[in-house]
Amino acid sequence: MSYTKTEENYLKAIYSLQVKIGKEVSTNELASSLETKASSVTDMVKKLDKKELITYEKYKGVSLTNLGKEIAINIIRNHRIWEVFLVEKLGYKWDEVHEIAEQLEHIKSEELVDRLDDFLDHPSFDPHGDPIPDREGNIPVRKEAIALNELKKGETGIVVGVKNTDIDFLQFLEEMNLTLGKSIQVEKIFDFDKSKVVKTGQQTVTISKEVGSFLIVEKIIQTK
Amino acid sequence: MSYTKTEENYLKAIYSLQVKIGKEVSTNELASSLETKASSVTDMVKKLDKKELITYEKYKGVSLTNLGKEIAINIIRNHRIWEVFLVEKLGYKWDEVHEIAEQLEHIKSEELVDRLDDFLDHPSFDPHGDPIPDREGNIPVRKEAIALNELKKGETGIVVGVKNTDIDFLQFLEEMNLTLGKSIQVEKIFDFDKSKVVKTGQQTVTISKEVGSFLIVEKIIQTK
DNA sequence: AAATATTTTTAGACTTATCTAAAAATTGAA
DNA sequence: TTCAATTTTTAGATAAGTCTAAAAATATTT
Repeated sequence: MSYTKTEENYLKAIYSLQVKIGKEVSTNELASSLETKASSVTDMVKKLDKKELITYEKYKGVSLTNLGKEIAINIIRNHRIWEVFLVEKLGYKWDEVHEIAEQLEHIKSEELVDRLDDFLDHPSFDPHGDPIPDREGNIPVRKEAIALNELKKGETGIVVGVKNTDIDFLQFLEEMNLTLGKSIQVEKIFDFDKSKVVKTGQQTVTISKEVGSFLIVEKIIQTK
Repeated sequence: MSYTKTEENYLKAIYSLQVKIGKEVSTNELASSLETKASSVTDMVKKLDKKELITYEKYKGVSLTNLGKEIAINIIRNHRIWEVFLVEKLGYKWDEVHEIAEQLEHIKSEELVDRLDDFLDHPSFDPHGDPIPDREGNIPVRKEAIALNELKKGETGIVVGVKNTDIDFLQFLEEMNLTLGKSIQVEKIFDFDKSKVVKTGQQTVTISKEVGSFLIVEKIIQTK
């Protein structure tokens, strides 16, 4: 099933307001968020309710169904991945990309955004620092910075610093593509020497326990 | 001024048919090309005529005004540049990209496509081999293959082959980014030894007369 | 050149998303 | 708890783009 741009924008707005205020979203709140009139909102929420994307009761506001939430999060995912592309690949400033991403987020193709996500090495946060949901709708949360060594198998962290500034070490990291902001996933830990196989983007590299102790990462937790 | 997706698709269809059949485009031809009904076409062409994007006379078909042609060519430019992106950067096959490019071509932002064009090193042809108009609407035409040396200052060629297959030479080309399909612009020719300063994408390199004689290019001519 | 076939246009209707203005329901204050 | 203020809904209209069915114009055939 596919939805109109307008429907998607309503779902996105309802999602954001719902997260912000934590209860049913009123007609007026939606109207002002979408810069439209309350009467237009009433019409549209009836339609979305009929499609089971939201639950709507007269005079009681709306909230998203599971399906509606899934769609809203997917649009937000599209938006933020496009923003990363615009900034990282096309050289836009982070404050110039919102408008264009508002358009690109509605392009109909799951595969396109997945490929773009690959191309961008699976970023966890957009250029504004907002979390990028994964394909399943899990939303990453930044945690306190820890050494890479503290990550367990399967966990993901984002490089936020180093504990060793030797030029050789920094050049090594550059070489391995383990630079600031990069997302690293631990694929395997060897028991005998605690060295690790980690993945950044397409690359898979093995790093020693020593390197792992010098790399500071923010552990990413995916939450529903 | 900005146009709706539908208006843009009409202009694009009229342009293609006009190029193909060389005279006024009839209502039925347009209807079948756009997979819609003749009555819908009549309505829309009246509207486009009123906006001075086409000239329309009852029962006589339509043709594009200069403005309409400009817009049509611009949409085609967008489409083909996005196709290059999808194939070269996201790894799509050339026969998988049309649908998505049909959506992306309508994104409203001149700057976006210009930046994308930079990012892709100003391709002259899309993955199907169709020419990509430049920002002014000039359309490149492939000419017979010649040696790079035969290009004059300011002219552009696309690398289609080499006359020397020494591994050293090929590695040199790889290094200089002068690989198959790359577009090369001659910036300067030194009289005394006929060496050339050429540009590929962001890079500017100097190559000797000898290298220039081994590189086979198709000269690109921009035509209105 | 008249009759027939084809193409094109018109008329009227439908859908989506919007609006204004008025009516109805809810909320909050005295 | 009743009356006023606010919010929400309804009713009816508008614009873009589409459709069907019928009328009008053009093209083709004999």
